[in-house]
Amino acid sequence: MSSHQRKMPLYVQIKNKMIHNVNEEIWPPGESIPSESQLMAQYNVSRTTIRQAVRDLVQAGILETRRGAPTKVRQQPQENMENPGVIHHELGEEMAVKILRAENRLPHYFAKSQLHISEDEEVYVLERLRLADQKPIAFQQLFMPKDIGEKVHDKAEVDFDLFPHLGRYNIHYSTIKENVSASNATRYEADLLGITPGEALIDIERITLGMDQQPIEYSRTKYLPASFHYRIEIGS
Amino acid sequence: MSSHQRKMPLYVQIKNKMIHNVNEEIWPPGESIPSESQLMAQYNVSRTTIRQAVRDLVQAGILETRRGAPTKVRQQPQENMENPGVIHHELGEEMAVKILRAENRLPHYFAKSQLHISEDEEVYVLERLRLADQKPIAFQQLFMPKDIGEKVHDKAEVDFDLFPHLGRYNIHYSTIKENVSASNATRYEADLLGITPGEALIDIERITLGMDQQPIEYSRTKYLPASFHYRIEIGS
DNA sequence: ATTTATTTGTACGTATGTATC
DNA sequence: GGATACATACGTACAAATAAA
Repeated sequence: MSSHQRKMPLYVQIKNKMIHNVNEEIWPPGESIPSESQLMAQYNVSRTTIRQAVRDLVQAGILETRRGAPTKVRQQPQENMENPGVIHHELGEEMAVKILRAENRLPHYFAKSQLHISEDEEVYVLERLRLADQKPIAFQQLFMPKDIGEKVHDKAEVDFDLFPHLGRYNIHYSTIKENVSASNATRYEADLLGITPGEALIDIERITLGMDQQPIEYSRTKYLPASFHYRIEIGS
Repeated sequence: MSSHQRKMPLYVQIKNKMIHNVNEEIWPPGESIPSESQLMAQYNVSRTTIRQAVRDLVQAGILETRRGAPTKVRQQPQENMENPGVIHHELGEEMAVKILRAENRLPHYFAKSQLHISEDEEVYVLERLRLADQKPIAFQQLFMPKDIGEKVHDKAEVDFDLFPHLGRYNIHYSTIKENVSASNATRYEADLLGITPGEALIDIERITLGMDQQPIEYSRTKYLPASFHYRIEIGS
Protein backbone atom coordinates (compact mmCIF):
# COMPACT_ATOMS: atom_id res chain seq x y z
CA MET A 1 0.00 0.00 0.00
CA SER A 2 1.41 3.37 -0.97
CA SER A 3 1.90 6.04 1.65
CA HIS A 4 -0.41 7.96 -0.58
CA GLN A 5 -3.18 5.70 0.68
CA ARG A 6 -2.45 6.01 4.37
CA LYS A 7 -3.62 9.57 4.71
CA MET A 8 -6.81 8.85 2.85
CA PRO A 9 -10.03 8.20 4.76
CA LEU A 10 -10.42 4.66 5.98
CA TYR A 11 -13.50 3.98 3.92
CA VAL A 12 -11.68 5.04 0.76
CA GLN A 13 -8.80 2.70 1.50
CA ILE A 14 -11.26 -0.13 2.00
CA LYS A 15 -13.12 0.81 -1.13
CA ASN A 16 -9.88 0.58 -3.07
CA LYS A 17 -9.16 -2.84 -1.63
CA MET A 18 -12.63 -3.95 -2.64
CA ILE A 19 -12.16 -2.64 -6.16
CA HIS A 20 -8.92 -4.60 -6.30
CA ASN A 21 -10.74 -7.73 -5.22
CA VAL A 22 -13.29 -7.24 -7.98
CA ASN A 23 -10.73 -6.44 -10.67
CA GLU A 24 -8.56 -9.43 -9.77
CA GLU A 25 -11.70 -11.55 -9.60
CA ILE A 26 -10.86 -12.59 -6.06
CA TRP A 27 -14.52 -11.67 -5.82
CA PRO A 28 -15.79 -13.02 -9.17
CA PRO A 29 -18.67 -11.37 -11.05
CA GLY A 30 -22.06 -12.53 -9.88
CA GLU A 31 -20.68 -13.99 -6.66
CA SER A 32 -21.42 -12.87 -3.12
CA ILE A 33 -18.82 -10.91 -1.21
CA PRO A 34 -18.22 -11.50 2.52
CA SER A 35 -20.91 -10.18 4.85
CA GLU A 36 -20.50 -6.88 6.63
CA SER A 37 -19.65 -8.67 9.86
CA GLN A 38 -16.91 -10.63 8.15
CA LEU A 39 -15.52 -7.53 6.49
CA MET A 40 -15.54 -5.70 9.83
CA ALA A 41 -13.41 -8.47 11.30
CA GLN A 42 -11.21 -8.80 8.25
CA TYR A 43 -10.35 -5.09 8.00
CA ASN A 44 -10.78 -4.38 11.70
CA VAL A 45 -13.08 -1.39 11.22
CA SER A 46 -16.60 -0.47 12.24
CA ARG A 47 -19.72 -1.32 10.32
CA THR A 48 -20.20 2.35 9.40
CA THR A 49 -16.93 2.30 7.51
CA ILE A 50 -17.69 -0.90 5.65
CA ARG A 51 -21.13 0.35 4.75
CA GLN A 52 -19.82 3.63 3.39
CA ALA A 53 -17.34 1.80 1.16
CA VAL A 54 -20.01 -0.60 -0.07
CA ARG A 55 -22.47 2.24 -0.64
CA ASP A 56 -20.01 4.02 -2.92
CA LEU A 57 -19.38 0.87 -4.90
CA VAL A 58 -23.09 0.23 -5.32
CA GLN A 59 -23.42 3.77 -6.57
CA ALA A 60 -20.56 3.15 -8.98
CA GLY A 61 -22.42 0.13 -10.30
CA ILE A 62 -19.77 -2.33 -9.12
CA LEU A 63 -21.67 -4.01 -6.30
CA GLU A 64 -25.32 -4.83 -5.83
CA THR A 65 -27.12 -5.03 -2.49
CA ARG A 66 -30.43 -6.55 -1.53
CA ARG A 67 -31.86 -6.37 1.95
CA GLY A 68 -31.55 -9.68 3.68
CA ALA A 69 -29.39 -11.18 0.96
CA PRO A 70 -25.63 -11.19 0.51
CA THR A 71 -24.04 -8.34 -1.43
CA LYS A 72 -22.93 -9.40 -4.89
CA VAL A 73 -20.50 -8.29 -7.56
CA ARG A 74 -22.44 -7.03 -10.55
CA GLN A 75 -22.25 -9.13 -13.68
CA GLN A 76 -21.48 -6.56 -16.34
CA PRO A 77 -19.71 -3.65 -14.68
CA GLN A 78 -20.53 -0.91 -17.19
CA GLU A 79 -18.60 -2.73 -19.97
CA ASN A 80 -17.29 -0.04 -22.32
CA MET A 81 -16.49 2.97 -20.21
CA GLU A 82 -15.23 4.79 -23.29
CA ASN A 83 -18.55 4.71 -25.14
CA PRO A 84 -19.05 7.79 -27.25
CA GLY A 85 -22.70 6.94 -26.68
CA VAL A 86 -23.62 5.80 -30.17
CA ILE A 87 -22.87 2.26 -31.23
CA HIS A 88 -23.37 0.83 -34.71
CA HIS A 89 -22.91 -2.88 -34.66
CA GLU A 90 -23.12 -5.14 -37.67
CA LEU A 91 -23.74 -8.76 -36.83
CA GLY A 92 -21.69 -11.37 -38.61
CA GLU A 93 -18.29 -12.96 -38.91
CA GLU A 94 -16.92 -12.33 -42.36
CA MET A 95 -17.67 -8.78 -43.41
CA ALA A 96 -17.33 -7.65 -47.00
CA VAL A 97 -18.44 -4.94 -49.41
CA LYS A 98 -19.84 -5.13 -52.92
CA ILE A 99 -19.96 -2.14 -55.21
CA LEU A 100 -23.03 -1.79 -57.40
CA ARG A 101 -22.25 1.59 -58.89
CA ALA A 102 -19.49 4.15 -58.51
CA GLU A 103 -19.38 7.19 -60.75
CA ASN A 104 -19.55 10.93 -61.07
CA ARG A 105 -22.98 12.13 -62.02
CA LEU A 106 -24.64 15.39 -62.81
CA PRO A 107 -28.33 14.86 -62.01
CA HIS A 108 -29.08 14.17 -58.37
CA TYR A 109 -31.00 17.09 -57.17
CA PHE A 110 -31.72 16.08 -53.59
CA ALA A 111 -28.27 14.75 -52.79
CA LYS A 112 -26.66 17.86 -54.20
CA SER A 113 -28.83 20.14 -52.12
CA GLN A 114 -27.80 18.17 -49.03
CA LEU A 115 -24.16 18.54 -49.98
CA HIS A 116 -24.52 22.24 -50.81
CA ILE A 117 -23.34 21.57 -54.34
CA SER A 118 -24.37 23.86 -57.15
CA GLU A 119 -26.61 22.64 -59.94
CA ASP A 120 -23.95 22.45 -62.60
CA GLU A 121 -21.39 20.56 -60.54
CA GLU A 122 -20.90 16.83 -60.54
CA VAL A 123 -21.44 14.59 -57.53
CA TYR A 124 -19.75 11.31 -56.71
CA VAL A 125 -22.32 8.55 -56.35
CA LEU A 126 -21.64 5.23 -54.69
CA GLU A 127 -24.08 2.37 -54.33
CA ARG A 128 -22.93 -0.57 -52.29
CA LEU A 129 -24.04 -3.68 -50.50
CA ARG A 130 -22.74 -4.67 -47.10
CA LEU A 131 -22.20 -8.40 -46.82
CA ALA A 132 -21.92 -10.48 -43.67
CA ASP A 133 -20.86 -14.09 -44.24
CA GLN A 134 -21.58 -13.77 -47.97
CA LYS A 135 -25.12 -12.58 -47.36
CA PRO A 136 -26.26 -8.99 -47.92
CA ILE A 137 -27.33 -7.12 -44.79
CA ALA A 138 -27.43 -3.53 -45.99
CA PHE A 139 -27.85 -1.35 -49.04
CA GLN A 140 -26.17 2.01 -49.12
CA GLN A 141 -26.40 5.04 -51.35
CA LEU A 142 -23.61 7.50 -50.71
CA PHE A 143 -22.94 10.91 -52.19
CA MET A 144 -19.83 13.03 -51.93
CA PRO A 145 -18.43 16.09 -53.58
CA LYS A 146 -16.54 14.96 -56.67
CA ASP A 147 -13.06 15.81 -55.41
CA ILE A 148 -13.53 13.95 -52.14
CA GLY A 149 -15.17 10.98 -53.80
CA GLU A 150 -12.18 10.46 -56.06
CA LYS A 151 -9.93 10.11 -53.05
CA VAL A 152 -11.81 7.14 -51.63
CA HIS A 153 -12.79 5.64 -54.97
CA ASP A 154 -10.33 2.74 -54.85
CA LYS A 155 -11.00 1.96 -51.20
CA ALA A 156 -14.74 1.74 -51.65
CA GLU A 157 -14.74 -1.99 -52.25
CA VAL A 158 -12.42 -2.72 -49.35
CA ASP A 159 -13.90 -0.83 -46.42
CA PHE A 160 -17.48 0.07 -45.67
CA ASP A 161 -16.36 2.91 -43.47
CA LEU A 162 -14.46 5.32 -45.67
CA PHE A 163 -13.56 8.05 -43.23
CA PRO A 164 -10.32 6.57 -41.96
CA HIS A 165 -9.05 6.76 -45.53
CA LEU A 166 -10.08 10.37 -45.84
CA GLY A 167 -8.00 11.04 -42.78
CA ARG A 168 -4.94 10.28 -44.85
CA TYR A 169 -5.79 13.19 -47.10
CA ASN A 170 -6.20 15.30 -44.01
CA ILE A 171 -9.96 15.42 -44.40
CA HIS A 172 -11.63 14.99 -41.02
CA TYR A 173 -15.19 15.30 -39.92
CA SER A 174 -16.38 17.61 -37.19
CA THR A 175 -20.01 16.60 -36.96
CA ILE A 176 -22.11 13.61 -37.92
CA LYS A 177 -25.88 13.97 -38.08
CA GLU A 178 -27.93 10.85 -38.37
CA ASN A 179 -31.63 10.45 -38.79
CA VAL A 180 -32.76 6.95 -37.90
CA SER A 181 -36.05 5.73 -39.29
CA ALA A 182 -37.75 2.66 -40.66
CA SER A 183 -38.98 1.92 -44.14
CA ASN A 184 -40.45 -0.92 -46.12
CA ALA A 185 -38.12 -2.56 -48.60
CA THR A 186 -38.92 -1.64 -52.19
CA ARG A 187 -38.90 -4.33 -54.82
CA TYR A 188 -35.45 -3.20 -55.91
CA GLU A 189 -34.03 -3.22 -52.39
CA ALA A 190 -35.68 -6.53 -51.53
CA ASP A 191 -34.12 -8.05 -54.61
CA LEU A 192 -30.67 -6.83 -53.64
CA LEU A 193 -30.98 -7.93 -50.02
CA GLY A 194 -32.59 -11.27 -50.74
CA ILE A 195 -35.76 -10.55 -48.85
CA THR A 196 -39.38 -9.99 -49.81
CA PRO A 197 -40.67 -6.53 -50.71
CA GLY A 198 -42.27 -4.73 -47.77
CA GLU A 199 -40.02 -6.07 -45.05
CA ALA A 200 -38.98 -3.48 -42.49
CA LEU A 201 -35.52 -1.97 -42.79
CA ILE A 202 -33.58 0.30 -40.49
CA ASP A 203 -33.19 3.43 -42.55
CA ILE A 204 -30.26 5.64 -41.62
CA GLU A 205 -29.80 9.00 -43.27
CA ARG A 206 -26.47 10.65 -42.54
CA ILE A 207 -24.84 13.96 -43.22
CA THR A 208 -21.22 14.42 -42.30
CA LEU A 209 -19.64 17.84 -41.98
CA GLY A 210 -15.94 18.53 -42.36
CA MET A 211 -13.80 20.79 -40.24
CA ASP A 212 -14.99 23.77 -42.27
CA GLN A 213 -18.60 22.81 -41.55
CA GLN A 214 -19.11 21.98 -45.22
CA PRO A 215 -20.81 18.65 -45.97
CA ILE A 216 -18.44 15.97 -47.11
CA GLU A 217 -20.92 13.13 -47.28
CA TYR A 218 -24.60 12.45 -47.58
CA SER A 219 -25.67 8.84 -47.36
CA ARG A 220 -28.63 6.63 -46.85
CA THR A 221 -28.15 3.11 -45.58
CA LYS A 222 -30.83 0.50 -45.12
CA TYR A 223 -30.01 -2.41 -42.83
CA LEU A 224 -31.76 -5.67 -42.16
CA PRO A 225 -32.97 -5.28 -38.55
CA ALA A 226 -31.79 -8.77 -37.66
CA SER A 227 -28.23 -8.00 -38.71
CA PHE A 228 -27.73 -4.59 -37.21
CA HIS A 229 -27.82 -2.95 -33.81
CA TYR A 230 -28.19 0.77 -33.39
CA ARG A 231 -27.62 1.51 -29.73
CA ILE A 232 -27.65 4.77 -27.83
CA GLU A 233 -26.42 5.26 -24.32
CA ILE A 234 -27.16 8.51 -22.55
CA GLY A 235 -25.64 9.34 -19.21
CA SER A 236 -22.76 7.70 -17.42
CA MET B 1 -48.60 14.49 4.25
CA SER B 2 -50.29 11.29 3.18
CA SER B 3 -50.40 8.27 5.42
CA HIS B 4 -48.58 6.69 2.57
CA GLN B 5 -45.55 8.60 3.79
CA ARG B 6 -45.73 7.54 7.40
CA LYS B 7 -44.61 4.01 6.83
CA MET B 8 -41.64 5.12 4.81
CA PRO B 9 -38.19 5.35 6.40
CA LEU B 10 -37.54 8.51 8.34
CA TYR B 11 -34.75 9.70 6.10
CA VAL B 12 -37.00 9.35 3.05
CA GLN B 13 -39.70 11.44 4.70
CA ILE B 14 -37.12 14.09 5.53
CA LYS B 15 -35.74 13.90 2.01
CA ASN B 16 -39.22 14.52 0.62
CA LYS B 17 -39.69 17.50 2.89
CA MET B 18 -36.39 18.86 1.69
CA ILE B 19 -37.37 18.35 -1.93
CA HIS B 20 -40.55 20.23 -1.16
CA ASN B 21 -38.54 23.07 0.31
CA VAL B 22 -36.42 23.24 -2.82
CA ASN B 23 -39.33 22.99 -5.24
CA GLU B 24 -41.30 25.67 -3.42
CA GLU B 25 -38.14 27.77 -3.20
CA ILE B 26 -38.46 27.99 0.55
CA TRP B 27 -34.83 27.10 0.08
CA PRO B 28 -34.02 29.16 -3.02
CA PRO B 29 -31.43 28.03 -5.60
CA GLY B 30 -27.89 28.98 -4.66
CA GLU B 31 -28.80 29.67 -1.05
CA SER B 32 -27.60 27.82 2.03
CA ILE B 33 -29.93 25.43 3.80
CA PRO B 34 -30.01 25.14 7.63
CA SER B 35 -27.05 23.37 9.21
CA GLU B 36 -27.24 19.73 10.22
CA SER B 37 -27.64 20.70 13.87
CA GLN B 38 -30.54 22.97 13.05
CA LEU B 39 -32.19 20.32 10.91
CA MET B 40 -31.75 17.77 13.69
CA ALA B 41 -33.61 20.10 16.06
CA GLN B 42 -36.20 21.08 13.48
CA TYR B 43 -37.16 17.56 12.50
CA ASN B 44 -36.22 16.01 15.84
CA VAL B 45 -34.08 13.22 14.37
CA SER B 46 -30.49 12.14 14.67
CA ARG B 47 -27.64 13.46 12.62
CA THR B 48 -27.36 10.12 10.81
CA THR B 49 -30.83 10.56 9.44
CA ILE B 50 -30.26 14.11 8.29
CA ARG B 51 -27.01 13.13 6.65
CA GLN B 52 -28.57 10.22 4.80
CA ALA B 53 -31.26 12.48 3.39
CA VAL B 54 -28.75 15.13 2.39
CA ARG B 55 -26.43 12.53 0.87
CA ASP B 56 -29.19 11.29 -1.42
CA LEU B 57 -30.03 14.81 -2.51
CA VAL B 58 -26.41 15.57 -3.26
CA GLN B 59 -26.29 12.40 -5.30
CA ALA B 60 -29.42 13.49 -7.14
CA GLY B 61 -27.75 16.78 -7.96
CA ILE B 62 -30.18 18.84 -5.91
CA LEU B 63 -27.90 19.89 -3.05
CA GLU B 64 -24.21 20.63 -2.89
CA THR B 65 -21.99 20.09 0.14
CA ARG B 66 -18.56 21.41 0.95
CA ARG B 67 -16.63 20.46 4.05
CA GLY B 68 -16.72 23.29 6.54
CA ALA B 69 -19.17 25.35 4.50
CA PRO B 70 -22.95 25.44 4.59
CA THR B 71 -24.83 23.08 2.30
CA LYS B 72 -26.39 24.86 -0.67
CA VAL B 73 -29.17 24.33 -3.16
CA ARG B 74 -27.68 23.78 -6.59
CA GLN B 75 -28.30 26.51 -9.12
CA GLN B 76 -29.35 24.42 -12.11
CA PRO B 77 -30.57 21.11 -10.75
CA GLN B 78 -29.88 18.79 -13.67
CA GLU B 79 -31.89 20.94 -16.06
CA ASN B 80 -30.26 19.66 -19.20
CA MET B 81 -29.73 16.19 -17.89
CA GLU B 82 -31.11 15.15 -21.25
CA ASN B 83 -29.74 15.13 -24.73
CA PRO B 84 -26.07 15.06 -25.41
CA GLY B 85 -27.05 14.96 -29.07
CA VAL B 86 -30.03 12.62 -29.08
CA ILE B 87 -33.30 14.13 -30.23
CA HIS B 88 -36.69 12.43 -30.23
CA HIS B 89 -39.20 14.48 -32.11
CA GLU B 90 -42.85 13.63 -32.49
CA LEU B 91 -44.55 15.39 -35.40
CA GLY B 92 -47.92 16.93 -34.78
CA GLU B 93 -49.77 19.78 -33.15
CA GLU B 94 -52.09 18.40 -30.55
CA MET B 95 -50.37 15.65 -28.61
CA ALA B 96 -52.30 13.25 -26.41
CA VAL B 97 -52.06 9.87 -24.74
CA LYS B 98 -54.49 6.99 -24.58
CA ILE B 99 -54.14 4.19 -22.08
CA LEU B 100 -54.99 0.71 -23.31
CA ARG B 101 -53.97 -1.19 -20.22
CA ALA B 102 -52.49 -0.31 -16.84
CA GLU B 103 -52.12 -2.94 -14.17
CA ASN B 104 -49.83 -4.94 -11.97
CA ARG B 105 -49.12 -8.32 -13.45
CA LEU B 106 -47.22 -11.40 -12.44
CA PRO B 107 -46.39 -13.17 -15.70
CA HIS B 108 -43.99 -11.27 -17.93
CA TYR B 109 -40.81 -13.20 -17.94
CA PHE B 110 -38.72 -11.12 -20.34
CA ALA B 111 -39.67 -7.75 -18.94
CA LYS B 112 -38.96 -8.93 -15.43
CA SER B 113 -35.55 -10.23 -16.35
CA GLN B 114 -34.79 -6.84 -17.90
CA LEU B 115 -35.88 -5.11 -14.72
CA HIS B 116 -33.99 -7.51 -12.44
CA ILE B 117 -37.26 -8.46 -10.80
CA SER B 118 -37.64 -11.86 -9.21
CA GLU B 119 -40.03 -14.40 -10.61
CA ASP B 120 -42.67 -14.10 -7.89
CA GLU B 121 -42.81 -10.33 -7.84
CA GLU B 122 -45.35 -8.25 -9.70
CA VAL B 123 -44.49 -5.85 -12.48
CA TYR B 124 -46.37 -2.73 -13.48
CA VAL B 125 -47.48 -2.97 -17.08
CA LEU B 126 -48.58 -0.03 -19.14
CA GLU B 127 -49.80 -0.14 -22.73
CA ARG B 128 -50.48 3.17 -24.37
CA LEU B 129 -51.06 4.90 -27.66
CA ARG B 130 -49.45 8.20 -28.54
CA LEU B 131 -51.85 10.45 -30.44
CA ALA B 132 -50.97 13.44 -32.60
CA ASP B 133 -53.94 15.49 -33.76
CA GLN B 134 -56.32 12.70 -32.74
CA LYS B 135 -54.47 10.14 -34.84
CA PRO B 136 -52.31 7.39 -33.31
CA ILE B 137 -48.62 7.61 -34.12
CA ALA B 138 -47.09 5.19 -31.65
CA PHE B 139 -47.80 2.12 -29.56
CA GLN B 140 -45.90 1.64 -26.34
CA GLN B 141 -45.47 -1.23 -23.91
CA LEU B 142 -43.85 -0.11 -20.68
CA PHE B 143 -42.77 -2.08 -17.65
CA MET B 144 -41.72 -0.80 -14.25
CA PRO B 145 -41.16 -2.23 -10.81
CA LYS B 146 -44.52 -2.20 -9.03
CA ASP B 147 -43.64 0.48 -6.49
CA ILE B 148 -42.38 2.89 -9.12
CA GLY B 149 -45.27 2.21 -11.44
CA GLU B 150 -47.76 3.13 -8.76
CA LYS B 151 -46.19 6.56 -8.46
CA VAL B 152 -46.83 7.46 -12.08
CA HIS B 153 -50.08 5.57 -12.43
CA ASP B 154 -52.32 8.62 -12.39
CA LYS B 155 -50.05 10.63 -14.67
CA ALA B 156 -49.90 7.96 -17.34
CA GLU B 157 -52.81 9.34 -19.31
CA VAL B 158 -51.59 12.91 -19.11
CA ASP B 159 -47.95 12.75 -20.14
CA PHE B 160 -46.20 10.37 -22.47
CA ASP B 161 -42.89 11.09 -20.80
CA LEU B 162 -43.23 9.98 -17.20
CA PHE B 163 -39.79 10.75 -15.84
CA PRO B 164 -40.41 14.36 -14.83
CA HIS B 165 -43.11 13.06 -12.51
CA LEU B 166 -40.76 10.52 -11.00
CA GLY B 167 -38.42 13.38 -10.26
CA ARG B 168 -40.93 14.63 -7.75
CA TYR B 169 -40.51 11.40 -5.85
CA ASN B 170 -36.78 11.91 -6.09
CA ILE B 171 -36.39 9.10 -8.57
CA HIS B 172 -33.92 10.18 -11.21
CA TYR B 173 -32.29 8.27 -14.00
CA SER B 174 -28.58 7.96 -14.45
CA THR B 175 -28.45 6.09 -17.74
CA ILE B 176 -30.74 5.48 -20.68
CA LYS B 177 -29.97 2.69 -23.09
CA GLU B 178 -31.90 2.61 -26.33
CA ASN B 179 -31.79 0.07 -29.09
CA VAL B 180 -33.30 1.44 -32.28
CA SER B 181 -34.54 -1.00 -34.85
CA ALA B 182 -37.27 -1.50 -37.42
CA SER B 183 -40.11 -3.99 -37.50
CA ASN B 184 -43.18 -4.77 -39.51
CA ALA B 185 -46.47 -3.91 -37.91
CA THR B 186 -48.35 -6.94 -36.64
CA ARG B 187 -52.05 -7.18 -37.26
CA TYR B 188 -52.68 -6.05 -33.70
CA GLU B 189 -50.37 -3.05 -33.97
CA ALA B 190 -51.66 -2.11 -37.39
CA ASP B 191 -55.19 -2.15 -36.05
CA LEU B 192 -54.25 0.14 -33.18
CA LEU B 193 -52.30 2.53 -35.36
CA GLY B 194 -54.75 2.62 -38.23
CA ILE B 195 -52.35 1.26 -40.82
CA THR B 196 -52.07 -1.96 -42.75
CA PRO B 197 -50.22 -4.97 -41.33
CA GLY B 198 -46.61 -5.17 -42.47
CA GLU B 199 -45.90 -1.47 -42.61
CA ALA B 200 -42.49 -0.51 -41.27
CA LEU B 201 -42.30 0.92 -37.76
CA ILE B 202 -39.46 2.50 -35.84
CA ASP B 203 -38.95 0.10 -32.98
CA ILE B 204 -37.29 1.56 -29.89
CA GLU B 205 -36.35 -0.64 -26.98
CA ARG B 206 -35.30 1.24 -23.89
CA ILE B 207 -33.86 0.42 -20.47
CA THR B 208 -33.54 3.20 -17.93
CA LEU B 209 -31.33 2.90 -14.87
CA GLY B 210 -31.82 4.89 -11.69
CA MET B 211 -29.19 6.57 -9.58
CA ASP B 212 -28.55 3.27 -7.83
CA GLN B 213 -27.94 1.58 -11.19
CA GLN B 214 -31.09 -0.49 -10.78
CA PRO B 215 -33.47 -0.59 -13.75
CA ILE B 216 -36.51 1.58 -13.27
CA GLU B 217 -38.08 1.10 -16.68
CA TYR B 218 -38.08 -1.24 -19.63
CA SER B 219 -40.13 -0.17 -22.58
CA ARG B 220 -40.74 -0.83 -26.22
CA THR B 221 -42.23 1.85 -28.41
CA LYS B 222 -43.18 1.55 -32.06
CA TYR B 223 -43.58 4.76 -34.02
CA LEU B 224 -44.94 5.50 -37.44
CA PRO B 225 -41.86 6.63 -39.39
CA ALA B 226 -43.71 9.55 -40.92
CA SER B 227 -44.59 10.96 -37.51
CA PHE B 228 -41.34 10.57 -35.68
CA HIS B 229 -37.77 11.74 -36.00
CA TYR B 230 -34.91 10.03 -34.24
CA ARG B 231 -31.90 12.22 -34.71
CA ILE B 232 -28.33 11.81 -33.50
CA GLU B 233 -25.69 14.48 -33.61
CA ILE B 234 -22.12 13.49 -32.87
CA GLY B 235 -19.45 16.10 -32.43
CA SER B 236 -19.89 19.82 -31.95
C1' DA C 1 -45.71 -24.12 6.56
C1' DT C 2 -42.90 -22.35 10.69
C1' DT C 3 -39.12 -21.19 12.81
C1' DT C 4 -34.40 -19.68 13.13
C1' DA C 5 -30.25 -17.63 11.88
C1' DT C 6 -28.08 -14.52 8.84
C1' DT C 7 -27.70 -10.22 6.32
C1' DT C 8 -28.72 -5.76 5.01
C1' DG C 9 -31.42 -1.38 6.29
C1' DT C 10 -32.65 2.20 9.51
C1' DA C 11 -31.79 5.05 13.53
C1' DC C 12 -29.84 6.53 17.58
C1' DG C 13 -25.68 8.41 20.28
C1' DT C 14 -20.84 10.06 20.82
C1' DA C 15 -16.29 11.64 19.66
C1' DT C 16 -12.87 13.57 16.86
C1' DG C 17 -10.91 15.47 12.45
C1' DT C 18 -10.67 19.19 9.15
C1' DA C 19 -12.03 22.87 6.14
C1' DT C 20 -14.46 27.34 6.04
C1' DC C 21 -15.61 31.69 7.63
C1' DG D 1 -7.45 32.01 17.01
C1' DG D 2 -12.15 30.82 17.57
C1' DA D 3 -16.60 29.39 16.15
C1' DT D 4 -19.13 26.91 12.94
C1' DA D 5 -20.12 23.23 9.70
C1' DC D 6 -19.44 19.19 7.29
C1' DA D 7 -16.59 14.55 7.22
C1' DT D 8 -15.03 10.48 9.31
C1' DA D 9 -15.36 6.76 12.61
C1' DC D 10 -16.57 4.30 16.55
C1' DG D 11 -20.42 1.96 19.14
C1' DT D 12 -25.31 0.01 19.96
C1' DA D 13 -30.01 -1.57 18.97
C1' DC D 14 -33.77 -2.98 16.44
C1' DA D 15 -36.43 -3.73 11.87
C1' DA D 16 -37.13 -6.11 7.69
C1' DA D 17 -36.02 -9.21 4.07
C1' DT D 18 -33.85 -13.41 2.90
C1' DA D 19 -32.46 -18.03 3.07
C1' DA D 20 -31.82 -22.21 5.39
C1' DA D 21 -33.21 -25.53 8.88
